[in-house]
Amino acid sequence: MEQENRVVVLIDMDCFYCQVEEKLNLDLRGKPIAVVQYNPWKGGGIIAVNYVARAMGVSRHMRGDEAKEKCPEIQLPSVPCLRGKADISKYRDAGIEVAKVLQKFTALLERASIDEAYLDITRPVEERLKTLNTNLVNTDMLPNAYALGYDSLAEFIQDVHNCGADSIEFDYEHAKRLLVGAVIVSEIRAAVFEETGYTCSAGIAHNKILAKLVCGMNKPNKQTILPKHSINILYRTLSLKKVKHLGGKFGDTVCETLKISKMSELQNFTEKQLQTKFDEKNGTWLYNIARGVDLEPVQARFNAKSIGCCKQLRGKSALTDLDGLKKWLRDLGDEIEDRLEKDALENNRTPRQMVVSFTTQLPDGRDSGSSRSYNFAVDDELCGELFCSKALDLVMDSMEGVKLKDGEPNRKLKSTIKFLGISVGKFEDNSESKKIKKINDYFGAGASKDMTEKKNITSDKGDSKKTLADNSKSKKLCNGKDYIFQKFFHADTKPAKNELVIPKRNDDSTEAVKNESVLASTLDKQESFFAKFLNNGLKSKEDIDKSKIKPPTTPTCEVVNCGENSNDSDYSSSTINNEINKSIALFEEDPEGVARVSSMRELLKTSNAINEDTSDQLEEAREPHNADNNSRGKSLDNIRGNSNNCLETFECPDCKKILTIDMFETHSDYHLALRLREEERQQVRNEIKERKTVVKNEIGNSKRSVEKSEATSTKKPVEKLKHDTTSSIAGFLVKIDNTVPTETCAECGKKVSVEKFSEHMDFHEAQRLSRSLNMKSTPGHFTSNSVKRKKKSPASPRKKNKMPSCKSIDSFFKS
DNA sequence: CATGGCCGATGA
DNA sequence: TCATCGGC
Repeated sequence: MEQENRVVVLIDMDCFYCQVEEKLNLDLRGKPIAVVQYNPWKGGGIIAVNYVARAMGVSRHMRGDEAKEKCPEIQLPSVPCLRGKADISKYRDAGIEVAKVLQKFTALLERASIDEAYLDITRPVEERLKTLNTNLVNTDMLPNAYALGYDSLAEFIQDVHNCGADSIEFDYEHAKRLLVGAVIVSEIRAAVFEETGYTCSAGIAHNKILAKLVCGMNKPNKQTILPKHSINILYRTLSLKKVKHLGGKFGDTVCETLKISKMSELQNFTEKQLQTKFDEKNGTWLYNIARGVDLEPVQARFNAKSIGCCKQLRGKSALTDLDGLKKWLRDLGDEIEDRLEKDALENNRTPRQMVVSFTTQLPDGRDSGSSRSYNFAVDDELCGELFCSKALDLVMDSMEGVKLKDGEPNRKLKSTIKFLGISVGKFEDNSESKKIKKINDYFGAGASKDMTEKKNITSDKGDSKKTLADNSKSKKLCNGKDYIFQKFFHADTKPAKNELVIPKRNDDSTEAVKNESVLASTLDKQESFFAKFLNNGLKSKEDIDKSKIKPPTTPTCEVVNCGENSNDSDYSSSTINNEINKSIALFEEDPEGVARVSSMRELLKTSNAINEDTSDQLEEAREPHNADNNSRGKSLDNIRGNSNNCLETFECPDCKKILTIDMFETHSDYHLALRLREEERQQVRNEIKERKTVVKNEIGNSKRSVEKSEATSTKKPVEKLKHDTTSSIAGFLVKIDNTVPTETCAECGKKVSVEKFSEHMDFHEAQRLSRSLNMKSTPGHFTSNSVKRKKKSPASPRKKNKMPSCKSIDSFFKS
C-alpha cells in the first residue's frame, strides 16, 4: 500500500447550497435557482447556482439582479441572517449528514470543506478484489462514470479485461484497482443519494490532487476515473493554475519564472532546477506533481479543527468606536457559544484556545491584519460573554486602546476596524477529562491534595528531588488501576507495583491562582487517550527495547479531533497518519471479525500476558532522566513521562500492538468501535444490494415490489439486525426475549436486558470513543420515501481512436 | 463599499 | 504565536 498505489476519491457535492434549498423547498425543484446572501443590495451576492440556471448563463460573481436579467424566472432563495450575519448552519448540518454516509464506507475520510471529502479506499478495494472478479465488471455497474483518456467507459473496462495488452504503458494492477474503486464509488454515491437525496460527483485517482482535478471534469452527478497512463494526456492541455496549491500567487511565480503555463511543461525541469528556483520543499513537490505524484495522505479527520465566525465591516459599517466594537464582539461571541454548544453535544470536546483577528486601516490608507490568541484558563466558563470580553481585551491590547478626548472616557477607536473575527480551536476531548474526573472522584479527598502537590512541583524550578514517584498517593493510584480493570473486565486483578499518575484537569478554586499558567502549560502537553494509544501503539517491540537506552518520547497526535500539536515529536505528522491508516487498515483486513462479539472478554482471557520484563527495563531506562530534571521544562517532561508511560505492557490479541495497561480500556473500546462501524458498512452494502433487486423486481411485479421496498426500507436499523443477533455487535442493543427482565438505559432510553446491560454500557463507551476518533457510529437510516435511483448507462457515441480529441482540458472546467 | 465567510497549512 | 496564503 505504498503511497503511489492508493485509490483516492474526492467526493464533491453538486451545487450544494442549491441542493439543500431544493430539498427544503419542493417548489424549487427543477427550476433555475441561485442561493444569495444579503439580498438588500442589488439582489444579494450569489454563492451557488444550480445546473438549470447555469445552462441559462447564470454564474457566481453575479449579483441577484444580474441573474434575474439573464434568467427572469430564476428563484433566489436567500441565506438566513442571524445577528446581522449570514447563517449557514443548515448547510453545515447537511454537509455533516452527507459525511456520515460517506464515513460508513471508510474511516479514512478527510472532510476538506462543507461539501467535499477525500476518501482513501485502498483497503476496501483490496477487500472487494477478493470477492469480485474484475472481468465481470461492466458499464451497468458504473452509471454516469467516465474514464479520462477514453471516449467511453466501456473501452477502459475492455482495457482492464484485456490486462492492457494493447498498451505498454498500461499499468494493469493499478487500473484494475481504480475500476473496482469506481464500483465502490458508485455504491457510495448511490448511498448518499438514497439517504440524503443529494447528488454528488467524484474523482477517482491515485492521490488527492489528481482526484480533485478529475472530479470537476464531469459534473453534475458523475464520476471520473483517471488512469495513470492518462495523466500526460490531461496535463498536455491543463493550465498549471488549475492544480491545487498552484491557483494563487505561488502558481503565478512558477509560471513567470519558468515561462510556462501548462502542466506538462513542468516536466522539462529537473528536480534540482526546481529546487534552486523555488525552495527545496516546493521544488520536489513541483517535480513530483509534474509526474502525477502526490504523496499527501488522506487524513482521518471528520470534525473541523477550529470553529470561527467573522464579519467584513466595509465602508460605513466599519467600526470607529468602542460601542460598535463591543456590539460585534458580543454577536460573534454569542454565535461561537451556540456553535460550541452544539459541537460539544455532537463531538464531546472543548476548545482550549480562542483567537480574535481583525484588520484596521493604517495611517497610510493600507489595511493591516492582526490576530491575538488567548488560552482558556481551567475555570473559564466558555460562554459568549467570556469570548466577548477576552476578545475585547486582546483587541484593545494590540490597538493601544481607545483614544481619549476631552477628559471624557471617549469611545473613539484609534483606527477603524474593517474586519472582525473570533475563532476557537485546540480542542480537547471531554471524555478524557470526564474519565479523569471519574478517577479523581474515586480517589476521593486525595485528589485536591494531589493537585496542590503537582502544582508545587511544576512551579518549583530548582527542586529536583520532588519526583512524582516518591509521594504518598502511589498506593491509591494502584487501586485506581484495579478500578479500571474491574470496570471493564469484571474481574479481580493483582495489585500493581508501579505507580500510575493521572494528570488532573479540575482545578481547586480555593488554591492560589498564581501557578495557573504553569498548570496550563502542563495541560498543553496532555494528550488525548486515543493519541496515547496511537503513539504507544506505533512503537514496535524492538522500539521498546531500544528505549532502554533512550527514554521513549511521546509524540502527540494531531490527527485526532483534538488537533493536538507537538514540537518535540520524533515522528512526522505524516508518519503518525500512516499509523492511523495502518490501524484502520488492520481493522479492515478483518471483516469477519464482526462475528467475534466481545473483544473485551477475549482481552480478559489474554490479559495475563503482561510483560513484566519490558516494564522493568523501561523503568530503569527512565531513571537517568529523572535524576537530571533540574529545569522546569525537564520537570514537566518528567510529569508527562510518568503519566503516559504506564509500565506494564502486553500485546493486543486483535492487532498485535504493544500496549500499556492504561491503554487497555481505550484500546479495547477502539476495536469494538471499529467493528461496530464495519457492521454498519455491511448493512449499507446489503441495503444497496436489496434495493437493486427490488428495482429489478419492480419491472415484473410493481405492487409486490412496493410492499417489499416498504418492508425493507422502513425497518429500524436495529430490527434489521435481528437475523444475526447472535453474532452481531449491534446485538447488544437488541432485546432478544420479552420475558427477560430489562432495564432502561439512561443514556439512550433503550430497553436492554439486565444481562446485557453492562455490555450495553460498554457500547456507549465505545460510541463515545468512536466520536473521539471522528468516527461517528450512528446506525444507518434509509428514508422510505426517497426517490429510487434510475440506472442509465451513458449513451456516448463510440469512436474508434482512443486518444480523445484535443479539446483543451481547461474547457471542462467552469471558469 | 461590493465574494463573504469560512477553514486549513505554513514559515518565521 | 502571528501573518499570510490558498481554496471552497
